[in-house]
Amino acid sequence: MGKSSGSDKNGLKKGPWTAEEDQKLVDYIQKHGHGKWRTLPKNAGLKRCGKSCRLRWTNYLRPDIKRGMFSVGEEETIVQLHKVLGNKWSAIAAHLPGRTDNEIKNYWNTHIKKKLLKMGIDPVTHCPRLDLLQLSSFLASNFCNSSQVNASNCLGLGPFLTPDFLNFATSLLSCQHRAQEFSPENVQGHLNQMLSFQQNLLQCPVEACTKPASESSAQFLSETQLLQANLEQISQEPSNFGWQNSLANLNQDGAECFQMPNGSTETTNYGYQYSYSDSLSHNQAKISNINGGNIPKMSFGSILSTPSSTSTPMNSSSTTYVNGSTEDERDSYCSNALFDRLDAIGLL
DNA sequence: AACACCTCCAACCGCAGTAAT
DNA sequence: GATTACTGCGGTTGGAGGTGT
Repeated sequence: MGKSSGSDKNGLKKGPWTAEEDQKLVDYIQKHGHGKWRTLPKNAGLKRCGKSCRLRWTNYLRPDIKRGMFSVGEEETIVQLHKVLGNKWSAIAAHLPGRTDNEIKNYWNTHIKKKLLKMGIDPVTHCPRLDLLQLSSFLASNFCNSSQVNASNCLGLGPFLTPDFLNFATSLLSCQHRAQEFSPENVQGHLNQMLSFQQNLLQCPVEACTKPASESSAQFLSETQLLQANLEQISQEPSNFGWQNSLANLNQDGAECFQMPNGSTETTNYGYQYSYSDSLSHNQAKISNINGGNIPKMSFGSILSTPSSTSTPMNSSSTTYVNGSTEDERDSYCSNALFDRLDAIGLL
């Protein structure tokens, strides 16, 4: 596993460590202690660079390392700390005895991030995913002149592009880039705008749209309602955006289930009140009234993309996409399809 | 069975901060 | 103060093993 084995230009070995190398390193450190990593490998009889030895020791051979699956408690702690600290893996690891920053980082990227996405939570901002609103904002910015309104209507989006909505979307986008300023006070303002926007949605003649547009309208509405649900939750729990929320406020209600390796089922929603699946099914019941019961089967997660996840409250470094393409491509497929449609009708 | 694709994670890389000279 | 060495950190890579066809 890991990087390719072999040697570098200095004759130092790279790649996976053998049991023999591990033993040499452990024996040496037990006798002489660690530190002076540059000279350590030579003294220990290892053909490795000091950096490689240090990493092997701190991430794998250290006696206080806790191996094995993360517990639900650890997982929730990671989520809560990440909400506050961002990708400060070493800082997060400091709160989890026996876990390394590398291990936590990997676990975040391979497990937790996916769960949050599934719940409709942006894993970078820890806010409800707003990328569809970004798309809408984009559409609005391209449909400002009257000659393009008809094209907008063809997509079933025209009725949504009201002044209220545009104002709301702009505000939310602004908040998304300033997550720490997402206070309960301004959330309430956005909520009011959302309610106004929803009234427009409910009054819009969905049946006048073409079939695909009608489907996207209903999907769009369900997502809007989910956003509203999450915003309500945020406004009711002001501590969600503060450090004081970190560990003390972990709660277990309204949980999303997942299977543990030992077969038992444990539950967590990382302290978020709404799971995506619950909200969607709830909202779909409402939407069926205006869409003739034809609820699109696509999931919320699948229609939204996440590359818009720009910065964390404390860390603006770029997002890591561990698996390169698969999950992200799936997530962005529907948005891409919409962009393709825009492109096809000459709006891009 | 064979192949292709996907997931996971150990290990690497480059940069930044700090200490020593 | 400048330079060098050391250490720590976050992002990224790529191969082993798993899964699907």
